Amino acid sequence: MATTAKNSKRTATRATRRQQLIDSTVKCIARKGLGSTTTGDVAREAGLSQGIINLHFKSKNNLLNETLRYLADEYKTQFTLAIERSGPLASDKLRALMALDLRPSICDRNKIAVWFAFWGEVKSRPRYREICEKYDEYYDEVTRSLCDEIIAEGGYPGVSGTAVATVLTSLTNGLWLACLVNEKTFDRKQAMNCIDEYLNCIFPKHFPVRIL
Amino acid sequence: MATTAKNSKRTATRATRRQQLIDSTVKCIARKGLGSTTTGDVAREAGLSQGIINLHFKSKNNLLNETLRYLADEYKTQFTLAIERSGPLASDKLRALMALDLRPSICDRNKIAVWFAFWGEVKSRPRYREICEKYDEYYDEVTRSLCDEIIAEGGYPGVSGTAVATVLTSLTNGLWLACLVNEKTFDRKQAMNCIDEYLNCIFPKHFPVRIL
DNA sequence: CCAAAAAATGAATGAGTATTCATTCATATT
DNA sequence: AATATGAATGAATACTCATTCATTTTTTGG
Repeated sequence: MATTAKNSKRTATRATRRQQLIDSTVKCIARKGLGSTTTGDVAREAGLSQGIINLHFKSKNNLLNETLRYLADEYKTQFTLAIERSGPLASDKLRALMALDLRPSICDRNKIAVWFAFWGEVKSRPRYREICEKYDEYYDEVTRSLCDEIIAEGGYPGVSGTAVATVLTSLTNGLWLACLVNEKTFDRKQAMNCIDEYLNCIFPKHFPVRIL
Repeated sequence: MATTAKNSKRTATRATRRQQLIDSTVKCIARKGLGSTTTGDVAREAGLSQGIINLHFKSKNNLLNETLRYLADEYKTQFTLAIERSGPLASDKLRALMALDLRPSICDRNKIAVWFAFWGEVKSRPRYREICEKYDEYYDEVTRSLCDEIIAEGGYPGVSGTAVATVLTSLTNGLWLACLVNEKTFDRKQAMNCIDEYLNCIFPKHFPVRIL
């Protein structure tokens, strides 16, 4: 009864417990930062005991790796879904991907803080890079081929799909940073405007000015 | 005699010693990450003893704050210099600022790693934000007014200087992240191409296609 | 050259933290 | 009801690290 509503059990399946601990880790990193998150914090956040992290993850390091992997997987699910649910045109899909990154559930200051916490350690912990590598390559490939498709439809001489894809990815990451840092003066709506202005500028035929 | 150059003395002025320790801190963060940098590491890097950090900075926290402040100051110096040395036109100045961010001495993986290390902790340590706030406001203001000036020179109906400035700032930060993360496949030259493509797209009259 | 001040040292301290493991306890099985 | 299983506990352990401070080294000013 003392535990969560859904299960009255005090023992959960291994998968459930692991997920619960990963969720707690994300919360702790968002609140306290990666550097100040201790295994004790995570266990307390989950309402469990000291040793639970090592029981389920062997080490704190491993917990952090698995947490990053989970975040990457979670994002990929949304990414795939966004494309599936979008219109059939390449421009529909590209716009859907951009809107995805600025959706409240993803462009959320807590979640962004966690991503940047990992990125902030990526040089000294190459494992973090390895975990995200395959995902990033996939996103780049999808974005690039959508841009190439739009360019192939004509009207954009001299525009490189690769360069546009790089700009879109980097711009999105930079706008996330702006949302993270400039909490009071910048938000995801302004960020979406920036993206739309860029799309209109680079692919005017596919992204005409939006009347407000 | 006491304050000159390399000095034969084994004790340095307070300012010299502080700077030496800040330099060591930057190196350690670049190599080991913010989370794994200890006061002992910094002292060893500087070739000095254990207690030296507390002697000169009172606390590790204070050392980190001062290190961030130094980085921010150092960047501002370059920023001001880049504008001074550029051509007289607003477009010259804007291009100079963009080139500044992708200059080898600034778009250096070690230095970028340090910036992202601090940004990765910014939500849980608001002091980091406070230290950079005034600088960032100044850069935004300068960039925005340069864009406004270019727009005022005519030919860009419906373009917002504020939005372009935000895109440029965010794009630069995102490109830094790309340089940090994708060490093998991305570099500052590709980043500069992205910036130039964007400038050409948004302000074609001021930034015509560059023949290579 | 000497005494006082300042700078630097580095061993000692103690707070904090990841990890271990003997034990408890809920549940499933017989 | 008795037994087995393995999830969970939490006190104990081993270790790291920021900070302190008594002592040594160096500089300064008379």
